[in-house]
Amino acid sequence: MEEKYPFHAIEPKWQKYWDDTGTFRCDTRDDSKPKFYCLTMFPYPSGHMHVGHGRNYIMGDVITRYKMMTGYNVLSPMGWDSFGLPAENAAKKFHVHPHKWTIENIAEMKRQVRSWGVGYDWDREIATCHPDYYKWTQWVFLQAYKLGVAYQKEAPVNWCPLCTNLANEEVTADGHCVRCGRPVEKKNLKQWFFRITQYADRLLKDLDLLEGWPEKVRQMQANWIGKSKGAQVTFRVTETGDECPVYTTRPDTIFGVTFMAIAPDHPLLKKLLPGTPQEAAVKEFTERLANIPAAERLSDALAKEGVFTGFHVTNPYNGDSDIQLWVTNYVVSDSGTGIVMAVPTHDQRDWDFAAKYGIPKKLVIQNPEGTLSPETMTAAYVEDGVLVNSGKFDGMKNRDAIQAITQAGVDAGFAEFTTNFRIRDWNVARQRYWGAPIPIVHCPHCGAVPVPEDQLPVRLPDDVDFAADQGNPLARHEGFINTVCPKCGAPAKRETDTLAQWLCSCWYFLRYIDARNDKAPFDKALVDKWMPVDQYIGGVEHAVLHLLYSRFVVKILNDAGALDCVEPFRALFTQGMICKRSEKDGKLYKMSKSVGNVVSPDELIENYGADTVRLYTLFIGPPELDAEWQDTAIQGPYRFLCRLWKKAYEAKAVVPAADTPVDIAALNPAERDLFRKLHQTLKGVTDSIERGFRFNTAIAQLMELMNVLDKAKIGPDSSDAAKALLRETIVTVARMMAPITPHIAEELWAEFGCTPAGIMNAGWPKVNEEALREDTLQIVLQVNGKMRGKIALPAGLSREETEAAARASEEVKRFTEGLTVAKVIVVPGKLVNVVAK
RNA sequence: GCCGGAGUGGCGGAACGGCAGACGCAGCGGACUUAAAAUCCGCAAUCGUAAGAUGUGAGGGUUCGAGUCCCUCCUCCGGCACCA
Repeated sequence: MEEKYPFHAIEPKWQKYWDDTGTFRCDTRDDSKPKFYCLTMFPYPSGHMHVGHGRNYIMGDVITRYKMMTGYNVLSPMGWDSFGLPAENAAKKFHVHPHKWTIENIAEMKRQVRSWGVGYDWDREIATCHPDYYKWTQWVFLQAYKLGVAYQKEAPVNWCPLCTNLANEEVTADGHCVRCGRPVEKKNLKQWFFRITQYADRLLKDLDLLEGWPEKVRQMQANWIGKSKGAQVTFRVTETGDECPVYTTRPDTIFGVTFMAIAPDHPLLKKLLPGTPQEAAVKEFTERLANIPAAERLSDALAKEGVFTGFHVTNPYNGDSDIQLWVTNYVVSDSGTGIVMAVPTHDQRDWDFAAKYGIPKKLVIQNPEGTLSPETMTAAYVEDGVLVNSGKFDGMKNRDAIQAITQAGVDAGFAEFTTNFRIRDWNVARQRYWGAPIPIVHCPHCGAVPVPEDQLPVRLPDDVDFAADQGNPLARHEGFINTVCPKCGAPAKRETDTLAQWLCSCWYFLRYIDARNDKAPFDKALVDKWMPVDQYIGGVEHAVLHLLYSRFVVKILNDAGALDCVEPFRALFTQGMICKRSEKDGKLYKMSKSVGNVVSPDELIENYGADTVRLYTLFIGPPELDAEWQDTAIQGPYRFLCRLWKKAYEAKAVVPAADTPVDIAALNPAERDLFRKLHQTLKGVTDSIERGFRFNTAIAQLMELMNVLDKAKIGPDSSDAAKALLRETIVTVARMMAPITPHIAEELWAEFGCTPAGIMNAGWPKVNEEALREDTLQIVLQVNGKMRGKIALPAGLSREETEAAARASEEVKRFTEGLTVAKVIVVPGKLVNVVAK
């Protein structure tokens, strides 16, 4: 054994050992151990990894190794989300084929992820851009098509000048592209959609099944789905009798409607307005609105504006035929019915609008004091109260009236109970080359015809022309486009849109289970056995993209009968991002190339070793929170490993060659403390990992143990019991650290001649209860709740004995002098609090 | 506005209602060294010479005892939103 910590020599050695012995190769058909599917979100192969990516894979590796040591058959696979825009942009910019660019990036990133010592079953490696994989992505599309979930429609889509059309989930709240940050416009296009709206209720309800998910992510998905319950009430245009349906969550205020607000692009306007005196004014207003960029239109600052249509509507509840119909800028057409009933007295937006344009106000909910009147009010009253001016509902509590008023409308035939969702159907098509072709043929006779499953994959041609800077290269590839209709055999054209990369990454966890199956996407029995994923690890930025889409696709496949599970991920851990201060402005930013604050693992691994990088990454802070990478702070973990190595080196010369039971009676007090601390640490480390993957505190405890080991000063002159203890300490520390710093752990395990070979086969150590026993306890003394000192007492004293000893102590005497003791609280073995006045 | 999370030393952060600041970084002192680095030993919340007092965003409350539980509020982060 070398004297200095030889990370350069040992790390490649053990990495090779894990490969050679198949440590991470998973036999999915082995039923002798319980299964554990540990999955980290697979990366997009953008080129190089930084230490922020590493946090994800390192945490997954610790969990994988810990679960292996605690007796599970662990599946830990890895792959590449390798379709997508950056490869296509690289092709245009550097004149390199996206396939070549992608494959080279994968090779580089694979090298990096292996250099961290992260263990995967590489036999299951997948890349979504390989025909062997995307063949089955196309199959997934066809299942959706068969169920009627995939459909085409002409619709306004979110259009990014660089990334083409986007799903709603890819547009930020302020109207920018999540990928490239450009402003998003609306464009009318015929597109392939997935009917996620049909699954909205199930996706919402099943969030309750996901107990192992962070509350935050469940909330985000619930927000995104955006279910609201209310009523749809049909008003009628007074002048023409046209239906004018509104959706409202507040039917209790319906007698207070004084105007109606309609979205500028609502179809009803096209019917009503032509030829009326108001036509020009409305048109001018609508055009002006259309020219405001989305980002600005959505900002809070935008003032409420509108223009009167000249028409009125009639309230079916009270026959009020004088309700003005206004086109406004604060109603959107794709939510509800695109028409909103406005009640100025009980909605602040309606209040503002009515005030601006002098529209009447009518009070329908009175406050408990009975003091409200439209003449004296200065803002909308949005609290609860009792109905007034509401016909037969007067006097009813407004909460109760919601149900009663809707029911009355239902009975009369002009209202219905409805549920509204915010979520919109998912646009899965992209006008790009580097994706899985949508397996559809457009036939002049038969329309859109799905490619039969036995003709998959629809291959992406290699010989495409990226030179022109316009449009999808596939759409210009005659050899690809021209085909025959699978149904009637007539000449036909292939669909030239490709599938969004999100769809490729929605089912990859199923493919890993049976990655080399060339007959089917996966074997159903195997997937039923291995799903759901037991632990999924990744970034929270996928909360409403990948994580929602994956849940959706699993439900589709469940409906198609392809698998039994209804939810893909039993437990989800969203790790925090690694940030670094920018040298330019001193602010913290997520690591990224554009900010220029990335830290490459390569140099660090060269200088300190992979184990140190792993240790620092895990020690940096609570794993679920963002953390700041500080270049100097890596010293601590490095010093710790050097110290551990040195201790082991010194120990090797004195300890017995094999494990020997520790004779506890023969230990001196410092050694006894070490023995206790060792097993306390084992208990604590296990607990830290089990309860929320708190690796930072697990490592802190190991560092404490090392400090106590120093104090015990066990050397050549120590007793045999102490030497046995020293051996047990080093070997147990190696086992506890095996998931965290696997290379040094393996090396120490081997150096100390431990069996079985390979520390991953060693099992997780067991706590020795006898070692934990304490003979003397430090009892905290409090007077009136304030800490005043401590006394050492033998363990096992009764409540009375403890109290007597405490009251006899100097500290208690001193601080109770001149006071009468009113009460004494005794927490046996811990604390005595004397209450005195 | 609604929902979720978080506020603790110079910094990252510990603390299942019971010793606030574990562990680490940076810092200070000492040993070793011609010297430096590395290493080892020690000191470190604030005020105070000390006894002690004050301290976990602010203010109340519950409790023998509150960073932790309850109420009100402030700030920051994340999600949703002129959503009817």
